[in-house]
Amino acid sequence: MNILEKITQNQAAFSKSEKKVAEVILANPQTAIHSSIATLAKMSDVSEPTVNRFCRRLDTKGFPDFKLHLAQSLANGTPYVNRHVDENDSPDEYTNKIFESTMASLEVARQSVNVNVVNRVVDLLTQAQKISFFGLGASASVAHDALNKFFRFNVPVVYFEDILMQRMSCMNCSAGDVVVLISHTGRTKSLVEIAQIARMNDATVVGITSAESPLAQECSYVLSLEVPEDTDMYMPMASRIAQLTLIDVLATGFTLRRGNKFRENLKRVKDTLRGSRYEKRGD
Amino acid sequence: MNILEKITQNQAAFSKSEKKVAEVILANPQTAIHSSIATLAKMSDVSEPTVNRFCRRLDTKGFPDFKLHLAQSLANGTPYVNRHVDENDSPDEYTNKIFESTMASLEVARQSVNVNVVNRVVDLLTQAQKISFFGLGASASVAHDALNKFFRFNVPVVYFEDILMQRMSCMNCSAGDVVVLISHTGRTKSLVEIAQIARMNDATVVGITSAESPLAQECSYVLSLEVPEDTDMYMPMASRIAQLTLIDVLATGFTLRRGNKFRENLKRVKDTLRGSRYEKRGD
DNA sequence: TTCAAGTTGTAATTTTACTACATTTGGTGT
DNA sequence: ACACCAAATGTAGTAAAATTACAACTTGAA
Repeated sequence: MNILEKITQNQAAFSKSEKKVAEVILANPQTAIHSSIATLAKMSDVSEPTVNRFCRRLDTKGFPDFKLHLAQSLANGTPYVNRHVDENDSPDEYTNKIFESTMASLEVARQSVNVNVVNRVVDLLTQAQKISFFGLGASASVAHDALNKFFRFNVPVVYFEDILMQRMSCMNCSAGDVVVLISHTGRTKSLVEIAQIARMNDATVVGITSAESPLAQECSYVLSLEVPEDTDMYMPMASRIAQLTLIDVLATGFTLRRGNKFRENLKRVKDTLRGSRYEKRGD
Repeated sequence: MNILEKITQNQAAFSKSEKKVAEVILANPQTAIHSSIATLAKMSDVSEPTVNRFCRRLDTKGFPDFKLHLAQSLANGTPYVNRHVDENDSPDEYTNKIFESTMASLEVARQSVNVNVVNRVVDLLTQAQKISFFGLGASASVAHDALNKFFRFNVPVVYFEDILMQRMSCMNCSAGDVVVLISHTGRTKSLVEIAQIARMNDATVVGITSAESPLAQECSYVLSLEVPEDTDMYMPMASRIAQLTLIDVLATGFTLRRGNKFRENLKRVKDTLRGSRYEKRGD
């Protein structure tokens, strides 16, 4: 944990002299890491052992160790924190906040991914007779994106926005078909029903959804992503991004499993797009 | 500059004993920052002054200062690097690589966003009579997502996948309409044509695309995102994510500009979804 | 071979951090 | 209000760590 934050938080628990030290350090941490314990003591107007005791209170071995921690905190430069957008934010502020909290969410999501399930699902997908991607609302565009990716793989892949089409498609499923259902909450009724229908028709159902949700319970495999969602905004933001990244992971796993020849095929698909594009100068 | 890299680069310029020190430090920098000069000297099988000289050669004031620099380098650890997926990667490896390179790309994208243009575009969007989002291929799902977001704002918003529908829709544009075109490369012919059609019909055209591309040249405003794309994979990955995040930024700017009452309205829109969902236990 | 420049080590010195103990402060109960 | 105790702080001495000065060794060119 960041030692600067730690100082700020524990500030109340410090003694009078320790508070002085904390103040001086927080006011100018850059100076602090380049000072000896004597200089810092003088700056804080306390004795050297007080500074030493201050360091130990923060669970460091002593002053040099404390400086090391401090140096690391400063280097980190507040990595990516989930800072919420505020009403009075300037465009510059909300732009940075959104990018940063998206990155922070991806970090959290990354840690929550169960790699074993990813591997198993990639297995399934490579062997599937037909792959379907369904999602509703904000997750529809994620399914749409998945279609785009897997379509390039030259495998039978299906995507519908329409609930009835989704249902009908699942009715026609058979063993060997994989249905991937995407929903952040996992509580959308119609999607849960679709999971049931697909399973009744022997399809394997993969859920990209919240763990232990009603949808998750109907799935054969669940890829759950723990994403802290900014509920102030009333719309999904980070969860979609995490879902998309997971789709990227699955797609990548798919191509890796299929091997070299398959990737050459991908390149061919991409080359066919060339006719629809303006050439880049110098190509 | 990162001192670890500096050690690696200068390695040739070091003397025999200094190389020993460099080796030991590079092999286990975590240990190094927690060792005294004596221990490190013993580990490297050299004398203490040699270690000290080594530190000075790297433009530090001495051993303690060197440790500080080292600690900072380790903390920095180049947070998220764009590491390419390798053929022999395990599921664990490629999952982490993809998440990390996505985060790295977002960081690059964040720095390349022109906030002034963002602000101007938010202006335009809030005043628009009608907003259209068009993209093709991988960018179609981004446009789809934008539809989803802006639809909640209760503004006239349009999205088509079909090229002909896109063209017809642009034919019917008039002053006050905003057309947002999404394309990573900015070289897709039909999208460039759509930009021209929209502009001919007095619409304002915003491009979320590569700077100085043919598409960018046809746009009234360009939101360019510099995203390092992994060309090995032959499919767009990070660029979509950056585009989506930018859409989030625009949507957020939109709601902020519209003020408090508007956000209450958003909440109402969200609440109407409740009927279609299973309640969360404890709600 | 010899000398000089560069490299490395030894030992002394200085700086820095830490410990043990003494003093002070502030609060509590009588 | 006073005595007493515990916590907090400082002083002075000690140990450890880093640095310096200098001596010894290596290496390569004349």
